[in-house]
Amino acid sequence: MKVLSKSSEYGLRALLYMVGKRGGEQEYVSIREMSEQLDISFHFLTKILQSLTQSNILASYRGPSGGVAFNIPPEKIMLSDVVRVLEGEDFFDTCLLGLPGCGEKKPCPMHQFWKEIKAALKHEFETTTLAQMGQITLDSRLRLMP
Amino acid sequence: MKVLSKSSEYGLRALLYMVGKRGGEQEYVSIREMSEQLDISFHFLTKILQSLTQSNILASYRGPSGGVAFNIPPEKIMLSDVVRVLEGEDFFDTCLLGLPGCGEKKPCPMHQFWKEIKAALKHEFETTTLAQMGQITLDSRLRLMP
DNA sequence: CCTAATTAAGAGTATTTTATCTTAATTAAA
DNA sequence: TTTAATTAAGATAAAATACTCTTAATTAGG
Repeated sequence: MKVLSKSSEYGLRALLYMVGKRGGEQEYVSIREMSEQLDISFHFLTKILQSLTQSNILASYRGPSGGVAFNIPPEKIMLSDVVRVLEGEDFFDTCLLGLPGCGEKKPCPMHQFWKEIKAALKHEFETTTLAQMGQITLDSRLRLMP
Repeated sequence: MKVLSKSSEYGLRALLYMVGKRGGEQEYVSIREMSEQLDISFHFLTKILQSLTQSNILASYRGPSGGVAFNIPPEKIMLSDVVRVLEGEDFFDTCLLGLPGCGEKKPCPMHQFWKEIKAALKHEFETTTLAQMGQITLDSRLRLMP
């Protein structure tokens, strides 16, 4: 079950890495460093983070000791903000059977069932911050939602 | 958010179509007919249903008035049975960030969160039958395609 | 100013997924 | 027995996704 594209997987992993590095003084985190530490293609990661920069979640700086930094504190960045940029606006609004006309008016046989799952997923993504997720890395026994 | 491959989407739609046709007399349902009614590539659908035949969910018959039929009553076929065949055994056991080592011992930052969503999905798929899903189609008097 | 280190941008390539095409095997009916 | 209607199986092609490469722009530091 692959829910996120590689772009989102890599993007989220990089953002969580950045959350982990905060507290240190370095404002900008090098994309090269992240690509090496996380074993992600440098050029591919660059492109992914570029789109997060263009949507103002990150800020970037070129030249020596440049890199990317949060443009918004990660306490205020929801997982949904990230996936909406990397996967598209309609991420939480798909039909399980891929039927274009499916919706409340014309539900497919999976609709009610899938709707509930999607709502739970959406709720989690919309109420969980990058900072919270990053925290789990440090304290991996934390449980998030009811 | 694309959870199922096209193979699963098409396979499920065909199976639900077959559930809808039961009660009529025809034992075998023609793949050609389904491909036309559901607007799915005939050859592609044939391959998908072949793998359901090979895993004994369906039975097939060649020659005029041949086709595929349920080998097990759809009241006993769980959605999970179908997706396990069409998506692979590990369908409900993936990491949201795509990390190969992720698990209870070495959870990624998304693990606990994702685990709960997966469990809900798995539970629904494992407790819902094709017949139940098909019933919804009949109840709401809908056709599958827009 | 010059050089090296970095991100930006876009073209190009590879891999995977999805779809099509071709041929073979099976079966019912004329 | 011949023909047409079907599924089976595998090769091929197209499209989408994932990844790589090249060049340009920016910036710090010598």
